[in-house]
Amino acid sequence: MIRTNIELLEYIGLAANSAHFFLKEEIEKGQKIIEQNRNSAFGYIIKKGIAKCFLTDEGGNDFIQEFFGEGELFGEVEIINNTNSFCTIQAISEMTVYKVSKTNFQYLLENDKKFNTLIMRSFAKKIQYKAVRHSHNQLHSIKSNLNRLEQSTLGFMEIISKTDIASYLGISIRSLNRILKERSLQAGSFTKNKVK
Amino acid sequence: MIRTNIELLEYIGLAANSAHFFLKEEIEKGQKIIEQNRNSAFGYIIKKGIAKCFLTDEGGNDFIQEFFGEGELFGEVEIINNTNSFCTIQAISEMTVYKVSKTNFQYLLENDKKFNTLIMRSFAKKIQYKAVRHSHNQLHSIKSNLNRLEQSTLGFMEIISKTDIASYLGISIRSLNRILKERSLQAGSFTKNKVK
DNA sequence: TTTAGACTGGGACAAATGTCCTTTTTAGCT
DNA sequence: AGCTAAAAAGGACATTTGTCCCAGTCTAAA
Repeated sequence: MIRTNIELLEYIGLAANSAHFFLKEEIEKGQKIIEQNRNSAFGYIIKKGIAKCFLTDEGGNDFIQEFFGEGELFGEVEIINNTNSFCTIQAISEMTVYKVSKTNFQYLLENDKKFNTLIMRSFAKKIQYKAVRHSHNQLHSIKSNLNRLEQSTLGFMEIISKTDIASYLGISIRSLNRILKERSLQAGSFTKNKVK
Repeated sequence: MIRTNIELLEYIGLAANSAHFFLKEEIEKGQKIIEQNRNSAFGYIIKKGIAKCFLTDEGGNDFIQEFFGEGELFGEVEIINNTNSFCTIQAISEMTVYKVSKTNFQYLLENDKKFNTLIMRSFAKKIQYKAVRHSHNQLHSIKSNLNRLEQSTLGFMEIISKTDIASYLGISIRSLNRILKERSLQAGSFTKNKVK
């Protein structure tokens, strides 16, 4: 699912002094904005484009947590926990982001009630989302998880690469291909002019 | 892993007016404090005892998100999102909890800077924890996940029932038993006086 | 056009996990 | 101690998923 947070984006558009706190930055496709285990001095909010958020384990395998779209916030957990980043954020399209320094982020949290509320809500949504997703992933088959994913965002399969979809579902590409094949065959049995 | 939040518990112990906002309540083993899809009017902080936090899917299968111990907070996500509960919280031992009404929770968030900060931190920790756990669960074998779980909390296997451990790992009891057996046999091959 | 290298899909088999059901163990009762 | 019902463990088999590897396809340089 591609996560968004429109109310946060609107806040930045409207807030007084916004341009002072939130610096616009262009990101090119493939660029890593935050890297796992590194220190990051900024929080980011997406104005345009899509990024993937993933963790890499000891063996070098990636697991994608979420896809981030318009308005999504990242880097904030590290600012509040005062830790290195626990994930990598990488652009999968060209992007425009607003970046806000750690100091300013903390300042806004303390002094801007609206901002504080928006961050709270963003956290609460992330927690609920993660809980439901993990639960669903564990309790259902790959096929069911894939269906759910497709229905969550229109045109998902066209936007996101197969490799990334597999990493999001926590499965091998082979398994993903198998499901896709299986499904196309089933579709064929209901269709007259199945090709090949 | 049994999650705790000692600084939050300490805050309640020390805060002025604490007794006005946080009402102590005794919970018996097995009691459901919050139920999935129901409206809950309170946030809770654990003073003593352990609870499990789980989601139940359409098919009636449970997936345990976390085990909650001293200081853990729950019900807060629903207060902030203003939604029904997305999980069930059930005591797996006798418990003592502090409960705080939705209204008071919101009041404290807005007017008590210390409380606000503690909730922020609690959220940030939960998000990080969930990300790491989901990632590990997906990328590793049952055996590896079980080992990780045991090492996280001393005496885990004695405190938590097998059924709950299986639900936490998102596997069937059969699979859990299989791993346990396998491991005991391996241990045996290094031991002289293996019984039976 | 040809060809080396990279990328993609899929076959064959192995390993992990789930389902179903039987056996064993436990605990309570008489 | 002996009996029975309930709980826990485990055997056998089916299904799912992963691993390894090969064949087909595409791309770009010569």
